[in-house]
Amino acid sequence: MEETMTAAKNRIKTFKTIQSEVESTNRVALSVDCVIFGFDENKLKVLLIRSDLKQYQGQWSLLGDLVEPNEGLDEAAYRILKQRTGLNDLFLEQVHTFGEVERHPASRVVTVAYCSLINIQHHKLKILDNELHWHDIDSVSEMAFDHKEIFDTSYSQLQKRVREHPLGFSLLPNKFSLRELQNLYEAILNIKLDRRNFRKKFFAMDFLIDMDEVETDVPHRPGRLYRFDYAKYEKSTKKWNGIAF
Amino acid sequence: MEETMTAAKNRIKTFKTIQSEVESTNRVALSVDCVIFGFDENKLKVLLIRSDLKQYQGQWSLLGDLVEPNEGLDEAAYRILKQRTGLNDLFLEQVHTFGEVERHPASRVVTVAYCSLINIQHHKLKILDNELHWHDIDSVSEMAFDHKEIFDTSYSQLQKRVREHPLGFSLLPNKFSLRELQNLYEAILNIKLDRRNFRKKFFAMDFLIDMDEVETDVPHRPGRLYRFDYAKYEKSTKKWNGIAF
DNA sequence: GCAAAAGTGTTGGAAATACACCCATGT
DNA sequence: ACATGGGTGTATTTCCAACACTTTTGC
Repeated sequence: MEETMTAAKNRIKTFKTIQSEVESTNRVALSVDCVIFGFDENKLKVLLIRSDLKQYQGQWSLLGDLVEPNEGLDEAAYRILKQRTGLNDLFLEQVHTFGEVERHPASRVVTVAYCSLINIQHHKLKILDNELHWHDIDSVSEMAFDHKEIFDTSYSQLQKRVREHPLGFSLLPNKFSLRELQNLYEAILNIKLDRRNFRKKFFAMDFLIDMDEVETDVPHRPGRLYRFDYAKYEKSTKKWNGIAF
Repeated sequence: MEETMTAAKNRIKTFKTIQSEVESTNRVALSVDCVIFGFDENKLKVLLIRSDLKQYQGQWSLLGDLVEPNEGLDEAAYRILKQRTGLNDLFLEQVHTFGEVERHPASRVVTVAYCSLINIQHHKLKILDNELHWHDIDSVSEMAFDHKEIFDTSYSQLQKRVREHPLGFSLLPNKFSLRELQNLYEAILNIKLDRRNFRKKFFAMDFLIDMDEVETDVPHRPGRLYRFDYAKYEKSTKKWNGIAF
């Protein structure tokens, strides 16, 4: 009993103790890497940049940067996106943190991956040289660092989340046809869907607002245009309580 | 064009550049916090310890520690769990990383949350003084640091994951009755389930192996005992391709 | 015999699937 | 006129939700 109390006492730490622990050797560099998905020409794309590290010269990498000392993680992710794409009104979500000791060749760098979806047409890139490029999802192979693993994890998570939340609409124009919507889902999930059942499902959800407009410049019968009713979606509170694996 | 190439050239960095960037000011302390869930007396529990920081004396906190310089994140999480509970044959998964600038009062500390499920009966704790304690899930309120937020996030994720993956079985004895299984799901999801439909669902999944044994020491008709067929589950490849939100 | 939980089936509604034809438009 | 995708309906099946009684065991 006495020993227990002594042990307990010894475990109590003051600021000073923590600070000295923290300021000793236990510090790592922290970065954020953004996996930015876009959609164009009926294909899902990811935005990559040429690696800025000599060792990986010529290879593609994610958009990343070190986190500033007085900057939160989300904040850092938004800053990096803004710096690279010029935009900040977008969906951004933490995916996973990668912290293998040897993942960065120059130093211990732990990185927090964030995932973002942007509409390529709305969000024209500020930098358009060959340093920054939209890649087809299925053409992504070798990448710098462990960025391929980060990309794979992010893509899997995107596929999972897009089935459960209305994320996809941020990749489309404000007004879109059901064909575009279906193409998007087919591209992200990499599956074929029955057109009639797809329509039925989305109409049944009742979150599509008919814009009473039709497509233009299509070489066939134009489809009606819709927008997603985010307000109505936010108010809806249906959650699934099933168990299935 | 010439400017573009110059810009590109300037962006290429050697190890040395990176190292100097990293070794300057851009370093943070990194910790891992473990949210350890257990199940006992038909209640879901979480393992907490008294805060070791003077400012939070008396408050409960998660099991955490700084990540060592030559230690991966997963590795650190397993080490901490082993140190605190004496065990290592358990399920452990990264949940989320919390990096608000002011989340730790003494210094900038970014923490990676991990979530774990253990069978309280199988995994007796090594330390049993009042520093370490199993709390009922619904009695968790104020906690040190931002640990309440970390706990909430982990608990939500647990609820989500337990519906999609057979995690719950690690909280039960190897042989369990369907009543125990249902109690577990009801405790984790905090809902009531229809007993007959619950049985139907699990028998239909066909992952339960009938042990041809029955409960003992129950003051009523004993139920049959089952174990989960992990091998069969691993081989099964049904995945849901629905879209619903 | 009584308390307590085990064990068991049916039915109706909702949602998912599979499937085929006519329509509107641009060329 | 024809090529292209737009737009629609139905039958079938599968899954889920609701619901009540009999059986077994310990006490």
